[in-house]
Amino acid sequence: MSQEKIRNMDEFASLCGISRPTISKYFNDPSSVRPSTRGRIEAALKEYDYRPNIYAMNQNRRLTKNIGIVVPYLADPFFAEIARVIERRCIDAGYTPTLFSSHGEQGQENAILDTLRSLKPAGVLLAPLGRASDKKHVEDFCRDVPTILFDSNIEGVGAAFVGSDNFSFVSQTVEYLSRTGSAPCFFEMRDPANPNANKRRHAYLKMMEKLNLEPHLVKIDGVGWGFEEIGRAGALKVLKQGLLPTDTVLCSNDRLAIGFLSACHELGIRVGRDEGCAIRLASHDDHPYSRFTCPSLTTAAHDYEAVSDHAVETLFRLIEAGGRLETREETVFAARLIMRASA
Amino acid sequence: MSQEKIRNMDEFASLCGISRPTISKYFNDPSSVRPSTRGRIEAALKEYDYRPNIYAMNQNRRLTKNIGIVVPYLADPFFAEIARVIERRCIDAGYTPTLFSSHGEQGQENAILDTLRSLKPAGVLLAPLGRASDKKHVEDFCRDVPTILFDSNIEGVGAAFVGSDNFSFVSQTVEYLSRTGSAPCFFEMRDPANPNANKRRHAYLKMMEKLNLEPHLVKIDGVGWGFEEIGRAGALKVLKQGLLPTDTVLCSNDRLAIGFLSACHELGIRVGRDEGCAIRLASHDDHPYSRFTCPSLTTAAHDYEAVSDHAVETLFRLIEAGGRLETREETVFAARLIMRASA
DNA sequence: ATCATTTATTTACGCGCGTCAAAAATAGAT
DNA sequence: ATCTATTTTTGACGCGCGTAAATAAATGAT
Repeated sequence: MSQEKIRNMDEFASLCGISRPTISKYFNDPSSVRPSTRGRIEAALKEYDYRPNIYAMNQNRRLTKNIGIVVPYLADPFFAEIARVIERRCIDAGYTPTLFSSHGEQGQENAILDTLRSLKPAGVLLAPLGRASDKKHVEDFCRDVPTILFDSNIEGVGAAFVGSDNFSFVSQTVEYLSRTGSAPCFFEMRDPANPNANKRRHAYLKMMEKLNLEPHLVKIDGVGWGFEEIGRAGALKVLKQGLLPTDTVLCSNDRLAIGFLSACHELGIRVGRDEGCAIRLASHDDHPYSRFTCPSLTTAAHDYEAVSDHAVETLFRLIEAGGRLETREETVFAARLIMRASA
Repeated sequence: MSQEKIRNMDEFASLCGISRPTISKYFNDPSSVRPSTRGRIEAALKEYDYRPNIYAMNQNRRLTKNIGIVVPYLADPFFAEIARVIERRCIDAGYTPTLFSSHGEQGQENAILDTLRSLKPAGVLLAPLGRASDKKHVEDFCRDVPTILFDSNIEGVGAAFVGSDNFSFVSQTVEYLSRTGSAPCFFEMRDPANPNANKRRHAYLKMMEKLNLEPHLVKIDGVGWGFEEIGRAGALKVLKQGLLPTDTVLCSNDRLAIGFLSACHELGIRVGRDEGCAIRLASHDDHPYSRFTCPSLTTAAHDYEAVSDHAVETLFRLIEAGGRLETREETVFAARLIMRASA
């Protein structure tokens, strides 16, 4: 590796004896130049270690190779995990992903979208806050920037939505629980921030009706994204006051269930399907920690891979199609029931 | 808000009746123009919603307003949390932070540093992988880009290091555990990726010597960043084979402890300081989930705020000083013992 | 060897903004 | 009203690269 520092593409071009426009073409798409030329460029690249100035590149390109990834709450390992997979796919496809977290705040989400707009990204993968989103702001953004929504849907917004089939989640857990013991009540936040929560409640009610069982909704108070603490406080209250209508509980999501388990332990209530357990508990998401809770959580798992892959593939299609899709696509993937110790 | 779309700074300048160089100056530092001028610009800004092209801006500025934040493993909520706080501080100071995760892989860390280099950031806050880092690569990077290391240190690399005082962590837990019951053994990975782990082991050995107690290291196998699973598998093995030398266990970090708790529950071993508990367990970090484990974890907490604040402040000082500090600073903050149910 | 086709070169302009120097305008004090 | 210090304007150049059109060279099949 030669030590000379190359200032710009002109210099690099003369150093490898190729004209600048050809070099420019190469960086835009290495396969667009003749193999022999490409070889010479790549040899010189190893020799001299030159990288084009991304600011100058992006200023003049109508579309950059940037992809924005926005998640509502990165402190939730579920989102961290899905972001990781998506990131990988984007890099492999030659894009430059940038990760943003709204941290559960509308102001942050709006600010991120504004920032993204000026980054002129080729496309954006957005998991919106949901109920807390500034719908108009998101809508305006999606009109200007090719965007795929994932995780939680906003009707009619964005070029497509990729997520999980909430009915598939809930139907499997409800069916399993009621088949193997008493039917579950549904434990959830009174005012859920995430639209999936509402769909899951509806799915629960529908399933219970279908199975000819009496539904019980246990709604707990709390706002924000600290679901574990909300679940814990809610469970403590419900358990102390003996308000739990059944000995089988289905939580809307794993993070609430983690809080529920914490409350049970605090009160000396044993959870699980074994003899001597007072409560069976199940939930949804297959949160990365759900297999380490005590007891480990019976839950319905997202098809992480499928959601990530399909979201990314749809975005690439969208980009190649010039930012518009024929019709707005909605794709949801089924859940996989994971039986562990809690129910 | 007028609907006309402004193409560039020239257009915006004429629209608010101020010359372009003054507008440019304003965007560089709003306080550098006369208050009356600033008022007129900001009024026009609300009227017309113009944002300068960041690519054109950054191309010509020798130093951008970008700040890179690199963490080793974002799926660990500890890092997600600290990243969130740091991000906030940077935004408030008028910078544009970008978050990267190495995902536990050297290749990723190197790639991130390369990307960051071409982003010409004003500064970088880097929590390196540790033992898995390509030391030379990190060193080269730090020579060229103003960088503060945090969380885990690499001797002599970067302009400063900000982290936690591992001795403070371990001395408090060891002292507490041995005062309130039998002395702890130290449960850790055989080959820890993080340098803090080594410091904690040394601190444990030193404290035990000081207290005139016999130290016991329990080293478990496993590689990578899936600490919970490593802790669980290791604990299962140790517990099944009856190799635990004491009834009090001090884990190197909370994530191992989460795995340990999971193993105990699986084996029907009760953990806690109550009557009827076979094992007391404590650890370090005050992981966001440690208060929700069953039982809740007694642990030593990082001073998140102090570490984040001081890291960011040091970076700002470094930036203002033109990228060089007189001497390399190392600052570590003490831990706070948090007594919960597990010990 | 010839010709059609693909690929590379030459030349030149433009992108949006940073920045500089000299000139003009403004503000605040006397 | 006058002067000085500060701020703004004018005019102009450069940054590093995308991109376009015309030309030249290389390729590959006949």
